[in-house]
Amino acid sequence: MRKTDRTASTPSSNFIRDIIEEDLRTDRYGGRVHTRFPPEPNGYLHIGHAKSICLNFGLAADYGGLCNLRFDDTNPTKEEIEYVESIKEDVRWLGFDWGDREFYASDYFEQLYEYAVQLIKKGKAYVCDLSPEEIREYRGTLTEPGKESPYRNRSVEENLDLFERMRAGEFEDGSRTLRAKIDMASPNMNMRDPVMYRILHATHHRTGDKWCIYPTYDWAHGQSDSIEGITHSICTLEFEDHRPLYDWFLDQLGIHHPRQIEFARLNLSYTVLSKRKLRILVEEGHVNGWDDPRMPTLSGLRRRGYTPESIRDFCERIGVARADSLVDIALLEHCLREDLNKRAPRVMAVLRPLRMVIDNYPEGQVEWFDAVNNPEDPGMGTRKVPFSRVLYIEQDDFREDPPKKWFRLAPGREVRLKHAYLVTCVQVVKDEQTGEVVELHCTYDPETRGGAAPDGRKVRGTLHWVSAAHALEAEVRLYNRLFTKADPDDAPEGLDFRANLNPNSLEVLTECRVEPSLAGAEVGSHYQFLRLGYFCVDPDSLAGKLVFNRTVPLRDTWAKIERKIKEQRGK
RNA sequence: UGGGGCGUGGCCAAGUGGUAAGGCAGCGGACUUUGGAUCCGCGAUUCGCAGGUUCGAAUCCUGCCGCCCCAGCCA
Repeated sequence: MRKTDRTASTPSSNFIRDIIEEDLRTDRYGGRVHTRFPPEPNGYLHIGHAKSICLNFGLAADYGGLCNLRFDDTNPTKEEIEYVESIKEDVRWLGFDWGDREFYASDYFEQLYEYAVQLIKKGKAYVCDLSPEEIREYRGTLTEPGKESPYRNRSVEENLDLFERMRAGEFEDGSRTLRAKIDMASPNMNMRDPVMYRILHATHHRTGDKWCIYPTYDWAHGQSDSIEGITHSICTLEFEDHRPLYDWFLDQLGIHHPRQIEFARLNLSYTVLSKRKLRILVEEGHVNGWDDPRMPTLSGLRRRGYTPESIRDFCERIGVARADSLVDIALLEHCLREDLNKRAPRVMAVLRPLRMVIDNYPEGQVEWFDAVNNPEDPGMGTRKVPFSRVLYIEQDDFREDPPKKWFRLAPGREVRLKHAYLVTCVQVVKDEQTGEVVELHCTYDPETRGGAAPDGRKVRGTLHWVSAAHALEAEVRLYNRLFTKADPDDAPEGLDFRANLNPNSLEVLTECRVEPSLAGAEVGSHYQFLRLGYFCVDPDSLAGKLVFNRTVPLRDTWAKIERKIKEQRGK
């Protein structure tokens, strides 16, 4: 192995591993490492969640510990069973296993209620009758301390009675809350008597109508971690200010106390990663659903053709730190190509067909050439590809007026047809009206069977092709970046990220031709279309009509050269 | 004007007082029946800035600057 290789078995160091190793050294948690991935079932998982999933499950695996899957379902007004199903599917697809440890914060509602009663009895929590607006006013501002609620000093008995009646459903939504009694003058807003329970007469997707009071995140999260015996509770940076509260609840209760650690969430260039914005894209129809291949959701990436391996590799490579960052999406694409290069069978497909007739090739003759499935892996074998007199090549592979350094086809030029023969262009047929090139006539050299010239003559260009009579028709969907700016939120005054939507993010090609070996290709299977990129079979495929998604194009050195040539000419 | 964080090449990111890893991107070149892949080579005299401590500082101290988060009965 080269020393520069990075693999999952040699994770780079990061501050979280340092903390865990320190805790292991000092025996803080009896040598245990137990993490959890705690999604709220109110949306689909995206690549940002993948970072957290890989971190939590990865750390547990590396230190011989466990990682739970816990749904943070404390808000029945926003959560749905549909989301828990998709989340489970996505985590499983990514390659992680939570065994029998599938938990829900709602599993702990009764215990949480009892803990709350304990705090009331300790004089550390009280029922408050302030309205939402009043609570806000009493909370103060960032620079001014808040005021204490007039209900703050109710007796333990009264609090107990009121809290019980809150649970019993005697009060209206929003009329009362249970609050922790901490410090209304704290410079940390989270410590200004945070709400622990709110009244919500809503049906919960798991507990039905059993409850009409629901715990807030702050009250539920730490105690859920504690109940599950979590050792390291990893979350994103914005919860850092909540840590004193997380610790306070656990200390007041005197129960198992996990350590909360925060890290910077992922930001990816040319994309948005917030549930709110992703929801807008879906609901306003800028994309076709949560699994649109242009979406950074795991279901979108999966449909696009991303592999779990490539996403895990990406998450390993971006590292874990506390600095806000914007990761270049080129790194994600690199991880994808690296993975697919090793595994995707090569196949020939012509996206924009240009008819080519081999004048000196016998009419009616068909030869079946052996084609290597993957030069990176001889073990993947070969397949037969039919060659005949009439073929299709890519329109982009012919130029009547070739620029410098062009070594594809042009009038009088010789190129190699991959796996077949060397051919020379002898005639160009154009549409009389439009002047558009509609057909090419070539001659082949029978001595070059297989693509090698016995006289050793150099042929730089190699084209992919397909036999017209044997090719299958297919639809190909080309995807480009959803946004035109690396930071989609960088929009003109008064506008938002929608102003940076790329109008050309999807291009559908319906006249494509693919080699016959693709007949019966399975939905989801990956291929490299030679010289074009990686593609996968979309679920929209029908029996006689395959639909492919372009997962990612191959690196295009020619495009780069041509760009440079144009730049030079522009000077 | 409160509190909590963060600042290492274009983008990530190691580094924890001993003289700046690695990856991506970029740029050269080799090789090539994918202008793919692969291979080789090239970048920080410098770690936000300014002082200070030290034989020695990205790492310690002081001050300053910049960016992010917090005023949901969301998570």
